[in-house]
Amino acid sequence: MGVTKTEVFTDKQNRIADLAKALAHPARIAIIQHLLKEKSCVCGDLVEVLPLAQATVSQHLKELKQIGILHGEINPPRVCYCINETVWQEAKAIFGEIFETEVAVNCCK
Amino acid sequence: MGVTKTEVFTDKQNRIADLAKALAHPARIAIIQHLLKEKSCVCGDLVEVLPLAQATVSQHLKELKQIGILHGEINPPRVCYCINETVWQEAKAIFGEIFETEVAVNCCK
DNA sequence: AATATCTATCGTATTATTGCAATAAATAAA
DNA sequence: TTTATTTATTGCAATAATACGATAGATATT
Repeated sequence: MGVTKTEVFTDKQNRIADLAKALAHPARIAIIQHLLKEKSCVCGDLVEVLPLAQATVSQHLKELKQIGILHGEINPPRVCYCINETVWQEAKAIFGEIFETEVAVNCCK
Repeated sequence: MGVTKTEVFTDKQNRIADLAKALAHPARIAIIQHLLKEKSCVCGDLVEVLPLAQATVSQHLKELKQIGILHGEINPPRVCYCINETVWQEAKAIFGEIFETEVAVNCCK
């Protein structure tokens, strides 16, 4: 087994989980924080900022790109990675919805 | 090597990633949604709601408990699982901080 | 005491993730 | 054309995560 049973959950539950998974690594958090705050978005800059090998950074960027949080713009010989505003707003809304839910009163209270 | 290099990132970056990891599975999203909305919080109810084996549900509950999002209250012979308001608010704040950051204007715009 | 109920844990199989060296690919510069 | 620069990909090793049957543990019930 070792594989998530995605088919038994709703599309939304799977989407939330996928977005969360994209954020579930400190390197990817660092990448996002950098792209949110700094003007520089060139891949090489990120490799310098992060204490990881170039191949590893490239892989994390690929994952963030795959989920849609980032998009890459080729600017030879460099590649510029940026936050995809559309997906970012989607993630903001989806997490916002969960966290704004008032916690139900149940048997523990 | 298959192990995250946590020591090269800040405590906060690691904490965000850990919280995100806890949300990075549709079953755990379903558990949280259930506990947020329903009054029932007994482990057995969750096992009935989720299309997963009892052992698997118990394991997901353990992870959510470990990160602090849930706490379990033994009520023999049942166990009542509830959202830990403190950690929930921490997560809300931590994700809120990221998503409220205005996206920097960079070379892609 | 024996039985039933509920939950946690163990063991195991399978797949996913992380990390990096090496290398390829693509373009700019010489 | 040759070389340098930048990024992606491949291949590999090691660890983590997912899932579930089987079983153990704890408490109620009979």
